[in-house]
Amino acid sequence: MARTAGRSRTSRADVIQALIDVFRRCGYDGATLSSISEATGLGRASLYHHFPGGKQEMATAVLTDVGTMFGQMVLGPLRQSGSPLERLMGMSQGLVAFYGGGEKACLIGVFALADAGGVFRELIAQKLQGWIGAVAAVLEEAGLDPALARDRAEESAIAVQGSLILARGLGDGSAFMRVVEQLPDRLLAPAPELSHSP
Amino acid sequence: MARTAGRSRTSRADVIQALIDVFRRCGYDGATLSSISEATGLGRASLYHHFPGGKQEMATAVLTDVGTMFGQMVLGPLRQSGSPLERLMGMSQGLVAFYGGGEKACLIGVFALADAGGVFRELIAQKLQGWIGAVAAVLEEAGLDPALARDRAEESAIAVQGSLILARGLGDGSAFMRVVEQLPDRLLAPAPELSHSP
DNA sequence: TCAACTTAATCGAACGTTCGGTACACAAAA
DNA sequence: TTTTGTGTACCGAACGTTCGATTAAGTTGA
Repeated sequence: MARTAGRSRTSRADVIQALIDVFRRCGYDGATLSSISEATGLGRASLYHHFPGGKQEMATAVLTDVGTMFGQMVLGPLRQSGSPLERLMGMSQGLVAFYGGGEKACLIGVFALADAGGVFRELIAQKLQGWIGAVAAVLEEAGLDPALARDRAEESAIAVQGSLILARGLGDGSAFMRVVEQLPDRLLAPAPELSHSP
Repeated sequence: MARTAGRSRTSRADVIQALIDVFRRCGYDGATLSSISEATGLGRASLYHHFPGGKQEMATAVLTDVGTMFGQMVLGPLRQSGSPLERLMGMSQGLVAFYGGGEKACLIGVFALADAGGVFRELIAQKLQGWIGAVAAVLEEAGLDPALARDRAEESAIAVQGSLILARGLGDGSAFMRVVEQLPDRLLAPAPELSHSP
């Protein structure tokens, strides 16, 4: 017995958390093995013991782990019981926690903008589609037209990604907080009338 | 006579345009001198002749040049005569042209998310504030409360940056086009009633 | 029980490559 | 000639990656 999670001093979860921080701050190209080694407290060889695929495998591991976390904190509330509004408000809470009130950059956004080789393109598209689809499902359930629900769901991703860039660029997360707080009402708002095509 | 843009085969404007493309695709860290040399058709020595400050000066030149272009194509219509709605629609047209319908990434966004050393932070914040301020001025002129105008103006930057990330991440610029098209009406919409605090 | 073997995990040193940047000679305008 | 631009060759530093060796914790079998 006492099958205690291997015999490592630093658990894999700790390592990945450090990796997340580094990739968030520096992006893929900006994250060097030196900085990764320093952040994880692991030597270069140890890193390659845990991730034989090297830097690319580290980034993949980070993306999937972050995806899991996102699924729990943000997508989780969408699948709970309650009214659509309540569930979307749960998502908003999750977003605030997940992005640290705007202080933490989004790895999906970082990798989407600087993925020169396109190695992570498919993974990124999949994560984005998953989020958008989950929101759209709730909006459809709330009675919105499927096409409108999809557009609105895309808006949630747009608003979050955009406000995170603003938070990073202006060094101020207040816009992110405001956007996330207004998000549920905005998503559930009645369809606007077509104003400029009478 | 024939004062034709210097005596070089490739004019400085052409060089900078190539630089813009490279930095847009690869980000700062991802853009290597080799790729820059290939994209511009200039050898290392020539690049350092034009930009003695090296890669960082190239990036700064790109940022200021793009800023100028943005001022002409996007901010320009905001300063023309006409109703606020007309001017904002002019901005939307400018945005579509400037970002190539969503195909071209935003250098401000790219640098904001992956500026590890923080070298361009101030420049980025300045560009963002300039844009937001210009939009806010039009919205105030349209009768919006200054605080609301500022928030709405931030929303325009958020929507554009976010939809550009989506365009890049999903390989589909339709969300960007939709967002930009709806932007003027959205910015000028009457202030919403506070719904959840009766 | 306890030596022998295996395995997971760690490390620093070094690998070959590529990085950003320089030195310099040469060619073409001015 | 002087100025201006370019190509070639090169630099030290840093890159991502691999190597050889070490440690410590099981596991095995006499």
